[in-house]
Amino acid sequence: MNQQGQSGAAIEETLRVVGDRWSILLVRAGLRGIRRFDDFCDDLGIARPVLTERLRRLVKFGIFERVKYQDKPVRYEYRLTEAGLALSPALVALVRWSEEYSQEATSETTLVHAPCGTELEQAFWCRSCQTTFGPHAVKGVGVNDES
Amino acid sequence: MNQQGQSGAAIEETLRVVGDRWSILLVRAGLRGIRRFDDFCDDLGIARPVLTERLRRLVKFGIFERVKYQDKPVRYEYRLTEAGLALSPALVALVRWSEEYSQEATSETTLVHAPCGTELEQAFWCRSCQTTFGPHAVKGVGVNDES
DNA sequence: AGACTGAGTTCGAAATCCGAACTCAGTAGT
DNA sequence: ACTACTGAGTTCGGATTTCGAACTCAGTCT
Repeated sequence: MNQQGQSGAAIEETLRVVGDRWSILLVRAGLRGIRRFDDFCDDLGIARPVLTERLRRLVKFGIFERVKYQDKPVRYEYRLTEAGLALSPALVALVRWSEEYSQEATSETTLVHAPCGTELEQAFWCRSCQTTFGPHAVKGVGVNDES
Repeated sequence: MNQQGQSGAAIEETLRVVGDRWSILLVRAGLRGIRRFDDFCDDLGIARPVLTERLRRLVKFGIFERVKYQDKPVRYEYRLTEAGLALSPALVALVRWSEEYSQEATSETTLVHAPCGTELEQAFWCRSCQTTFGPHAVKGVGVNDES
């Protein structure tokens, strides 16, 4: 259907899992400590059938796990796996972007370095050069073939 | 419809713009240098009416701009704005995640520090502490209220 | 017995998505 | 002057997703 050179296939599949209006919000809710079906429902205002389907898919792809947390009325909750947690850089990047560019942004600094409270910046890190750098020095997404 | 404490509103609106199967892919294509309607179409395999609608929306939210690039048959192309470019950290984070956790990942290192070719890492940077740190030291998304 | 809780299902209506074919202005070839 | 082609869209009907509201089902509480 399409063909792209480099980092093509992987991100496409990822976006098929996570690239919809709810999945990222679910991960965010998970990071905020939400675990129960009804709580996701209330917090996000997502329709129940959609939530069912979405959670099932996220479990299938290893982002959440469905854990039994009580027996007598058997009840399950959803917890982020390590893979799910690993989505937080992407999430943070989105939150940062929202704060900076989204209209009707609250324009409050909401993401900070916990120990000192300073507004955080996001950067790439090169272990061998021991430097941080911005998106323009990244090769592989094709960021830099400007005319 | 729903209420969340801190950085709630902004990211929600952002995901309403960018959180669908195509928008992020369009930004990625934009970063790879693609600008013309038909090229987006061919590259992503997106249906034309959807592409029309999506580009219109991304223009409206300031991620792409529609630029006339020739007169006689008047033709327009779509270029990423600065705000659009600023999405690349999120995109890179997603690509990185794909590489690490997605099944059927190509498992090739596709994102590197351009000058030296080393695989990049992503980190947060605190200007006042002059240190890099990981997602666990971020406060504000609520990353750390584990039990 | 009756009400409540939590995790879902079932339903029909509404919105989106899709591919394929069409439009429209201008250009290029014969 | 006729035909074919290009690029950026529109129009079409049908398939898929999404929605809110109401229902289920097991077990508990009063």
